[in-house]
Amino acid sequence: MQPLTKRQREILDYLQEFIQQHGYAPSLEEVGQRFGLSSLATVHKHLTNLQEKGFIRRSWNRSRSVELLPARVGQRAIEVPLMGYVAAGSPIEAIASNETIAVPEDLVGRRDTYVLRVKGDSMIDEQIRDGDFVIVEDRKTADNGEMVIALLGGHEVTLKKFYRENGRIRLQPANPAMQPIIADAANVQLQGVVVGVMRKY
Amino acid sequence: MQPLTKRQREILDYLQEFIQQHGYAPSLEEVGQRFGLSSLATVHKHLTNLQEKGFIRRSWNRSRSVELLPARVGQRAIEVPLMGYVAAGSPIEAIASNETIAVPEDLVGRRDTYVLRVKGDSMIDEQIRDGDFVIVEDRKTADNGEMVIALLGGHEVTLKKFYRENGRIRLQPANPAMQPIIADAANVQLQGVVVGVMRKY
DNA sequence: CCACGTTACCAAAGAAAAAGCGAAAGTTCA
DNA sequence: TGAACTTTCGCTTTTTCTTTGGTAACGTGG
Repeated sequence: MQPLTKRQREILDYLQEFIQQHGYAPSLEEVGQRFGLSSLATVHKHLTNLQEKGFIRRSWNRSRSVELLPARVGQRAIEVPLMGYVAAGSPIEAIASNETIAVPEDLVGRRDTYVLRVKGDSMIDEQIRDGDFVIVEDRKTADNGEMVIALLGGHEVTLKKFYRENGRIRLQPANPAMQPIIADAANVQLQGVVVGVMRKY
Repeated sequence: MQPLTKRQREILDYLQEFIQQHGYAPSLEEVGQRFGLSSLATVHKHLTNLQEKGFIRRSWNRSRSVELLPARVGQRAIEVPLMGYVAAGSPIEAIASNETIAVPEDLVGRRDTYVLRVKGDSMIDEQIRDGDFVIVEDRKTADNGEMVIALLGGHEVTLKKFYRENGRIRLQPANPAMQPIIADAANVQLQGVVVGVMRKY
């Protein structure tokens, strides 16, 4: 995408701010006002330039029809599916809906990634609390100490820390009130590894 | 989805509010009344426009048949500046660079928002650990119990929980090993309120 | 230093879209 | 059937966008 001039950048930033705040785009005059431009032609020219450079889109002759193109708003985020809830000791409650949630690009690995919402405080000592979103990378193996989503005996899904101990596997909750699970490798199937956390207040 | 004009946005907002409150949509006349429009034709036109732009749906000639379509409020992400580090007890180390980081849109409020990286474990009991990113909304006031970025005596910046106690202010760390700070309101200047957390493993 | 392309501006006219008005006709449903 | 609504028609006013025709400042390759 082509580089912007200083003025163009300022105007683009203003557009974004305005749209964010009002839910609709500013008119040419409002833009002009903001920057002390007395001629609409000037504003018009700027918008045309921004459009040519691929930062915005406009419908011809439509009022307030400026739209920001994705480069501005969300290029560096990735839409990943929100699959459901995990809690210690209970199966994933799959959310049927096709919900997705935006996740910053640098929280997402290369592979298939999805998001689960945490239920309960089983990982409280790892600073993951009830209601947090964990970003999970779909993997069948993990290293010791990684946080994993594991399927136990084909029916129970939990969020735990993973340790391999001479042939067996220990799934360790990060909550002193809860007991670790020790199981044969054959009974444990990894669903994925936690690569990030997001929380909203 | 096509952009809205000012009026269209106002009307859409009203529709949403009305439906939320009453459980059914307003009649054309009620909409007109709300906006001081004496002609139903005007209202009708607006609704038609909203429908064409894909924000609502109507059944032909049915009373109060307006439905809001999943106003995909852009589950996108927003690029916000990464300002620096906060730690309990030491000034913000401002990062001079113009780094930014992508944050899911629903973690960002309307106002100016930025991101700080947490240093130290002063908020460990609130499940915020060293290295986490906190999303901060630029605000000068806070409610009791909110997590804030506060400037103490003009030089020291910390991340603490905020409590107002008869004229004074208590800044409470969420770590039993650390002491709360009690100060005159005059000496405490709020920089912002934490609205979200992100962590990367 | 100059020609040239780019960016940034201004003023004003012309044109389309958006927003409104009133009245009348048509539907739906209890 | 009548009350409660929605559609439509013809027209006016307001708001916004587009265009035309210039001026001025700046940087770059010649």
